[in-house]
Amino acid sequence: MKNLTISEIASLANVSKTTVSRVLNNKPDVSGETKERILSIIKQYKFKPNALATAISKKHSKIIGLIALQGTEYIFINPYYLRVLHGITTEINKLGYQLMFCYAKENEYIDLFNNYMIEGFILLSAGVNHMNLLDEFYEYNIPFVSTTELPDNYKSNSVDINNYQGAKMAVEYLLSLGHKRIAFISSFSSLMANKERLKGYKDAMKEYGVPIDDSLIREGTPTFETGYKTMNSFETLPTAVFACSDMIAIGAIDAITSKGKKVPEDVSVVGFDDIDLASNFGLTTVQQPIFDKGKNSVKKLISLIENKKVRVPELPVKVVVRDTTSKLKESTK
Amino acid sequence: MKNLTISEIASLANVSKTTVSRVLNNKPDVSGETKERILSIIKQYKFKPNALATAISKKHSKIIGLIALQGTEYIFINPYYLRVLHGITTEINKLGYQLMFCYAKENEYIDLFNNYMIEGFILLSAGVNHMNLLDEFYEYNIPFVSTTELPDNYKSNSVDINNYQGAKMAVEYLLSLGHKRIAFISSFSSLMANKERLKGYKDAMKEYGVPIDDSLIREGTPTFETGYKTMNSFETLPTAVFACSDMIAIGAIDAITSKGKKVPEDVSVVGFDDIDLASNFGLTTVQQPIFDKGKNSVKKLISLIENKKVRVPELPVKVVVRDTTSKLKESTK
DNA sequence: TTGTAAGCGTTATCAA
DNA sequence: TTGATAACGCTTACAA
Repeated sequence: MKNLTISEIASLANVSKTTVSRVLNNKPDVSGETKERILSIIKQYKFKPNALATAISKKHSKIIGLIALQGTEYIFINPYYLRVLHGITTEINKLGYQLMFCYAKENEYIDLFNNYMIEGFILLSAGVNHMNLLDEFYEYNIPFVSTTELPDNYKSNSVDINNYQGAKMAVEYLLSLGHKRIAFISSFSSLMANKERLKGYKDAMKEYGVPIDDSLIREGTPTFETGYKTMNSFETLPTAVFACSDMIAIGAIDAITSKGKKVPEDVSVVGFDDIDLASNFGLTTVQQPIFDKGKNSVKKLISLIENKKVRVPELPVKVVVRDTTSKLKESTK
Repeated sequence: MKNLTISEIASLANVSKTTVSRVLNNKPDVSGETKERILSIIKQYKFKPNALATAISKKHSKIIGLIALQGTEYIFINPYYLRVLHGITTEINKLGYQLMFCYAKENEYIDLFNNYMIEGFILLSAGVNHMNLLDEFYEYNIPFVSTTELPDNYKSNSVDINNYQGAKMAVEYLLSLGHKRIAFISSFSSLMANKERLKGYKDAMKEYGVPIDDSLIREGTPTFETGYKTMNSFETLPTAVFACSDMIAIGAIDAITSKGKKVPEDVSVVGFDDIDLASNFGLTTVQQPIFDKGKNSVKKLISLIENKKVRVPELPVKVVVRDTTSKLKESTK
């Protein structure tokens, strides 16, 4: 049973397709009687208008593009992004839009925008190294929202937690446990979120009067490997680690224990994100509402697209204390 | 700078839009000279035809739909699926198609197919509980490919490894190490892949003359929790575990070690998939080429769509021995 | 080799 | 309240 067209519905109902279109779009000027008749036929034949035809006619497609910057090889490996994605798809579906995966080169996004009449983009992991792209989007008047903090001039185009605050709270917690040699392991340092977290780290250290040791500040990617290798690269282990990603933290823990040391007795470890594995492994971490972040990015983007003022509140962040942090041992003070 | 239309290009080149269309579609009957002229204008203005208009005109959209069956809450949590997805997006991009995330209710896929002129679907995690849907696809002549084994009548609609063989090899390996009390922990038992793996498990046991103990055969979801809880539910631990997912294996290991037992000294553990975490944790596992599975699903689907005979070979599977398996201790024989 | 005109399935304009 | 008719941006008969 093939899908009917609006014209076929029209002749079945003995009206013009204009009238059917009016009914489909809930226009006021249709008599109650004809409206009922048309609706019942639409229902009977399970008619749904062709969305692509509607798109070229109405000039918008209800398609939203998803862009994974920062190298899909890293994005497509981290459960964190899966969770974001889940939030995105859930909300998109709810609001009647569709999500198109734009896996393309940076110079092709604008073409995709035009060709497929994409209405706006959601950016995963946009960093300061992508500002040219954002400027281009801005210039072409292309709506976009980033799921991670952006520099000030694009602040309103992102949904994110307060990364500065999250990191500061975590490091303060470690400091309150007596730690002073606290390592900071960043994932992509080009992400504003990580820059803010580094600030939070430094400010917390300053507040506690602990001098900052640059050799304890490292960066890599949000992966197990980064955590593992970074920990192995220390000549003398720090007494605590604040990692910008749970995956890094898990890798760090593995490195520590395979050296014969114990977590948290010898080294305390704090992660960031609170992915499922974090609770599985009892990892102390900075929890952010990842799923809601995905949902909110859609809400914000669609409000930009439809020019509605929707208030998307900043999401909360908090430290979840589990089993990988403890007071500094007297002996190592 | 807005996107031009084919008519505008046509007048810039002093030809009809038909001729421009011919050039765009590489039709033969255009003189070399006009072709050059049109091409240079297309290039100059960076013109790309509107894909949606092309779609309704040509009757195909170059859009492929992605369907996550079996509950997105499980799909969107497992790095395995991310890796599949990565393969899918990579190949789709290469072949000039687009991927649309169809996050919808089961009865809405056909509508989406019609509305957005989707050309076919890639199914993640289709199980025997989805045969109605597949039958419907078949009936409506909707191309689809599953990234996991399907029952015999739809065998050719899937790209998968030989799950039976993979499981059999793994269990044979455990048996060769002297193990007899080998637990089998399945993820969704509705997946053909897992049914086949169970068969492989049973056949290997039979070959070694080891009686099958049904209390050692368990099922759950492809998650850490399933592994963790299942291991905790045994009154006396088995000496070896074969898990149908690395995530399950990792959860199982965590449960074992938190009981004060050691892996592999007390219990050997084998996983399935070989996700990144598996190598990170030194997990012995059944390796399948996940990324290639994603790629091949696209190849196969597009060959169905375009009616080309493309040979998509079965992917290889092998046991990767790492640090979570060892010979059965004499004491526990 | 090129162009005219109709067609794809919608919506929008304007008149009746 | 309704319906012709044009329009959206493209492809495709059919003619020239």
